[in-house]
Amino acid sequence: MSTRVPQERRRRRPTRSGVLLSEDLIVETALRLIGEHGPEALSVRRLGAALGCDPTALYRYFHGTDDLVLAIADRIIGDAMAGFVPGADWVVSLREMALRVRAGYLAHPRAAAMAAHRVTGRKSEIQAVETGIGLLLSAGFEPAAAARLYLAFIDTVLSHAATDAAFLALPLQQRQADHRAWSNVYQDLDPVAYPALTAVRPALPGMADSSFEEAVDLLLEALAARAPTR
Amino acid sequence: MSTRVPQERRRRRPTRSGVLLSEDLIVETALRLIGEHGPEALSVRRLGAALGCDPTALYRYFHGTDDLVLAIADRIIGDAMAGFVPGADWVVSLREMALRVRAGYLAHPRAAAMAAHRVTGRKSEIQAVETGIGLLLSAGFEPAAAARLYLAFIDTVLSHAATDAAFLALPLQQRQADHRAWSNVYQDLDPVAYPALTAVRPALPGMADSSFEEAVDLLLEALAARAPTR
DNA sequence: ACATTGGGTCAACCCTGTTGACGTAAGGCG
DNA sequence: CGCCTTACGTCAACAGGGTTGACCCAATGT
Repeated sequence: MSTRVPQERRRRRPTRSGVLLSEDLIVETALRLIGEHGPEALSVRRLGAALGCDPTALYRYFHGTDDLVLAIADRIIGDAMAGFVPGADWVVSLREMALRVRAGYLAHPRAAAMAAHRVTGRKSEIQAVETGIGLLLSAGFEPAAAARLYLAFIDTVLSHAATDAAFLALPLQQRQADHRAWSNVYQDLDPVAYPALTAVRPALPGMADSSFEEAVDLLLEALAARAPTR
Repeated sequence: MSTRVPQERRRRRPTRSGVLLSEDLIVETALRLIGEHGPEALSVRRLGAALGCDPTALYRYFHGTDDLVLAIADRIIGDAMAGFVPGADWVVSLREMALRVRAGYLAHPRAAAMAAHRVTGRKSEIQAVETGIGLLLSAGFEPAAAARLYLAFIDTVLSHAATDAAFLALPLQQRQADHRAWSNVYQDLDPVAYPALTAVRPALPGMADSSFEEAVDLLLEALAARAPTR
């Protein structure tokens, strides 16, 4: 059966329960499933049940689970970047890209946690890469450097966003436990054995907060310092 | 059956094939399995087969897969930071910390991918934080800044390492698909619609490689630029 | 030597992704 | 209008996964 997935579908007919399937509907239902019942709620069988169709009908739309995950990831990217237009200042524009991507991930933390590390090779991702590399080219970087630095930038943004999303995807209990670790464990340390931690102790409770913006700003500072033109 | 896991075991007896089980032996065998036959080789059943025991015997030692993974992760952290002593140059030392953490993760990608986003609050982690913040204090940063910047640094390192590990943890097929995405999809784009991508096209196949070191170097450049003292 | 019980084994359950065969109805075409 | 093709929804089946409860033997403390 080789699971060919044609792009135009003319012959679709309602499922047993009357639903008209479509790639968009499947992706949206998957996002809803994950958002409501956690990442482990996403399985071909459960998705089929939620859609009111036979699980294997999904193979007419996606080559397999992996293909579906990539579609979900691309959807998140697309939603996050919708309506974004780069401005005159490339540093400001890259910063907004970073914040948008992170916001998109945080909007679907559980889906992001499973899709964040993939290369979708789909429409929304291609558009985002085009935009980002274009910004670095406009900053005067050589093509090879622009590609390399964009990769470092976007990987950092995506990795950080994935970490934040993964944290949000944790059960409330474990999240609180992480906060408590910084508040309790790190407050009761032997000053002799841990002089540095003792010196910065008042700042430690904030360690549970995200460092996303600080990291992005540091990275953009370094990029600006390396840029041929301002 | 509640899978109680006692700490002292006095009554163990050899398995059917003559092996004496132990927590250490199980963790080591799991790491060996992953190293030899790829990340997807780790399953309770396969691990049992590799140990020459019934798969369910492992439940006498770990509450479940998750518990086993945490035990593995603990071992990885300890191994990665073993013997590390910070040197005189704080930039060089932070860089080595970053590389060590990443190397530890990459050595056991699947375990790292499953446990990367958790806060252990244990001895090794505390020691690492102490070392890192101490390095930033020695660079002349104020305590509050040192804590904040260390967090940005280590979060970036851990996130990136987790991303790289997650990629290695993918089944071979999906990894190759990611490579192909950069080699194929991004090579056949409309030059009018995607001018930036067209301009950097020769550099695109390298996009599948890790940007870890580039990102760390950029971050360290920014930190050095902000440091009160050289 | 005996009673206790830790721990290795086995069978079973329900989950998962994926496949190949099957049939029905939708759409193109005469 | 009605036939023919075939897209696509359905079904049954397979291999593999984690996990559980019952079983029972032997290692240990007395």
